[in-house]
Formats: sequence, C-alpha cells, structure tokens
Amino acid sequence: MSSASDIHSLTMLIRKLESIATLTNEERQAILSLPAKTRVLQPGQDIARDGDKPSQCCLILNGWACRYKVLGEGRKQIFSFHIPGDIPDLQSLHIHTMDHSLATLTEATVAFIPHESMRELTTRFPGVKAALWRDTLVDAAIFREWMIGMGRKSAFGRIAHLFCEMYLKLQAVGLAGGYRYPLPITQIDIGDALGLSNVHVNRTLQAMRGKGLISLRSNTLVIEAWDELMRVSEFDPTYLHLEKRAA
Amino acid sequence: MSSASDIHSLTMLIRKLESIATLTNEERQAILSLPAKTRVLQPGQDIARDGDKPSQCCLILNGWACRYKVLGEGRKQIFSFHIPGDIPDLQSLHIHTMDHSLATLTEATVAFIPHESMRELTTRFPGVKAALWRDTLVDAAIFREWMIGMGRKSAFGRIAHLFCEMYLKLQAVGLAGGYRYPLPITQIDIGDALGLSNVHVNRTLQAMRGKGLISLRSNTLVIEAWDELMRVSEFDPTYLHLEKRAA
DNA sequence: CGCTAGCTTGACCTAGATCAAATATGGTGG
DNA sequence: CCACCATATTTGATCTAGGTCAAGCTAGCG
Repeated sequence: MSSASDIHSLTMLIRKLESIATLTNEERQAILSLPAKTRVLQPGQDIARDGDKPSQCCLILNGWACRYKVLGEGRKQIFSFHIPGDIPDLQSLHIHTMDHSLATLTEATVAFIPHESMRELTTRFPGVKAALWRDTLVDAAIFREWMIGMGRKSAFGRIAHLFCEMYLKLQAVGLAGGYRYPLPITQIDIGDALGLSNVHVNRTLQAMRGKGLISLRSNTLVIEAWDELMRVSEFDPTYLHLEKRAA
Repeated sequence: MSSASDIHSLTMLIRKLESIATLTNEERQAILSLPAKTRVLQPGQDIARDGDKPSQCCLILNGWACRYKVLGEGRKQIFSFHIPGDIPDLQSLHIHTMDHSLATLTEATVAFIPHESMRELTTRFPGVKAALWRDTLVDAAIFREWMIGMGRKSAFGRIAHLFCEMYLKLQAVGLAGGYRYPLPITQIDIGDALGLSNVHVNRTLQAMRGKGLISLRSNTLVIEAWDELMRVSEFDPTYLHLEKRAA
C-alpha cells in the first residue's frame, strides 16, 4: 500500500528512469501507484545475499548501497555503487537466484516493491518494461567500463574515472551539481570496487589532491578540474547513455 | 527471407535460449521464422563499431567473436567472447549507440536480423522477450565475474576461470564435451580479455600445463583436471544461470 | 574524554609488465 | 615437396606499480 511519503519516494524512480529513457504521463502515473514498503537500514546491512531468491525489488531512496561478492581470505569485489533512484536488484525479476550480495554502505532508506507488482506494471506498460530493460543494459555498460579500468588503467586513472562517473550519475537525478558531491564511502570501499589496496587508494588520492584535481574532506568530494580529471581518466560519458547529456 | 539453411541456423539461437530459459513450441516456431541474412566474415573483421547505430542484430552461427574497446597506446580490453548461438549486440535493441565494438576472432558465419523483426517477435511473444532480457542479464553476470578476476584474482586463477567458463558455455549449446574444446583465439586475445600481457599469459599457460591441469595444442584445449581447475580458479557456475546444470 | 573506525606513513616485497630476440607453425605459391 | 612469409609462441633479462605488513595518527561520537 502506498502512503503519501511513498508517493514522493517513487518520484525518485521516475527521475532515474527519465535520465535514461522517456516516459508518458500514463506511465509516470502507473509508477507512482506502485505499492512500496519503506524501511530505514543501518550502514553495512545486507539487503539480499548471494544465493537468495528474492520476491521483491528494492529501490534506493536515500543513501548509498553496493553490490559485491566475497572470495576467500578477506578478498572482496564491489561491482557497483548505487544511489537514490536505483533498483540494484532489478535483475532478480528474471534471474531468480542471486549470484552476488547487495548491501547498504551508509544509513539508507529503501522501498521494497513486490516482483508481482513490477510484473503487472511491465505487462501493462511496455514502455516501462523497455526503460527497465534499458536500465539493466546501462548497468552492464558500467560493468564494462570498470573492466577497462581494472584491466588496462592505472590506479590513478581508475579512481579519477569513478569520480567522473559518480558525478554524472548523481547529477542525473539531481543529487550533485557545481562539481561537488557527498561521497559517503571509505577508501577501503573504493579499493574493493577498483581492485586496489586501501593503502594504494590513499596514496593515489593524495597524488590527485597534490595535482589540484580534487579535494576530498569529510565525505565531500570537490572536483577542482573537471576537464583534466576526464582527460587523465580517459572518461567518455557515452556509456552512461544519459538522455540529457551533462557538461 | 529465410532459406532452408537459415532455418537451421536459427536453431542455434533456440538452443542458446533454451540453455538459459524455457520456450514453448509456438515460441520456437516464431523464432525459426525470423528473417535472417547470413554472411561469412573473415577473422578480425569488425561487425559493429564504437559509435555506430545499428539497425540489426547479429547472431553468431559459426566461429568466435568478441566485444572490445581500444584505448590509447595499443591498450585494448576485450569484454566478452561470443560463440555460436550468441547475439552479442542484442543490447542495440534498446541502446541505440554502440559504446564499444564487436568483431570476429576467427572466420565466422553470422546471421543478421533486423531490429524491426526482433521487436515484432518480442511484442508478440513476451516469453521470448523475457528470455532475451534474461540473456542480457546473464551477460552482465559474466562481466561481474570477470571483474572479480581482474580485481582480485591472480593471472593463474583468471585464465583457469575463463577456461571453465568457456567449457560450460560451449557445452550448453552442444559444442564441447569430454572436457575438451576448440579454442581458436591467441594468447594476446586472452591477455586483452583478462588484463594481462601476452608474455605473462604464455608463462602462466606453461605453469598450467606443468601442473597437469590442461593441455593446449593447435587450438584445442583439453581440461585434464576439471575439479582441480575449478578449485584453483574459485569457479562456481551459478552465475551462468544455466537451466540444465552441467557436470 | 576516551574509543573506534578510518586515514596516513614508512619499509619492503612481488606479480606481472616491458623490451628484445629467438623459435615454432601454418599456410601459399611454385 | 619445399622455400618463404606472416603470425604466434616462447625465452631471457630487467623494471615497476601496486601489494603487504606494521605502526601511528585523527576525527567524530557516545
């Protein structure tokens, strides 16, 4: 059942989908009437675990989450960071067993939407289905871009690329502007995402500060030289497939 | 228009889709009646290039292909290997601009299917649409698994993992069995896929041969110790989401 | 005010890169 | 059948980005 505040929260999903696709008024209305149960989660809490068979999707309303998998001996790989508007486990609609885990990185507000409701929605509105499929494809495009980083870029380029990517993603849903945004994750998280040790992330961040590319204090990232940051990281935003191209 | 030989070729697509989903008789029939233009391509030929806006999908009937992107200074990242039954540019249905390239690795037979025909098919048969969406999601799962390799595994583990993965994928469409398969790619290709230099790929392959895990001569890979290969590469086939689980 | 999670620094080490040259190998044309 | 060529593979020597280990430091919070 949707309450007044849930309706506001589903606006976040509309904003996200409209950053990569176009929706009709009817489709927006239908999304707004999705039933969603909202919960506030603590940082570091698992939302879905490797092996689970979820019966609902989760929409991030506030805070950050990540998808990850742990291997032996404390090795961990983060696959993606998720921000408000994202449905990080959208794939569970079509792939019934989780092959990785999903957890909050910060305190987070999330809305749970039953698969059943999602299926009704996508059956009635093929345009919404297309937008969601497209979202999973953009997701895959981001994975590919991270693969380039881990396969062929230096630590410096990888981190710089991540900072560019998150800026555009946040900006697309109205959560960043003026080349600055809240970055509420640890250097260990950055390392686990990019295949680096926390020590090396730390040293590389200092180098980036030293070159005047960024400043990062108390979880606020300021990009001091956007063009240069894009250049050194070989960042080309095409792969995000944003409808309204940002600066 | 489909000729007799095209009908045979679309069987390959059915086989692939049935490895990850179930199809009704009606759906199989509809797939068989897709129009497809078949062509034979030389090795190393681009099928679609970064920046293109394709109006058709390409189905691999014979040979191998790969998706890749080139950066400056000869650096190249291969994102995926594709084998018969795959539609490597399926995403072009929903993402209109290519953000990477697609090329043959060997001489290859491919069938081109107009987007329009794919759209008709998926509109009439939601089950086929679901199977194709699922295919793009499995694709993304494979990207994630490669990310684990590049981020957190040794060269040895990465190559071993690739060998396990390709065996199950080939087996799923009937192109491998008895722990052996044709591997018609160079050591440079393997390096470009896994983020390694050709020299190091070579040395690692020798180590794998030395340990009696594989043999590889004249483009034929024999897995001499499947269990051990799985173990050293931390290979867990769950992420392939195959309907009929292989050995 | 003290605890704890995160950040920073230093010393040292290693997997894998790079560079350069030598061999295979598999066609091709004669 | 052979000589030739281009493409792969293999080997050796050397180098470096980034890992590992261990110890301080700092800041926010109860």
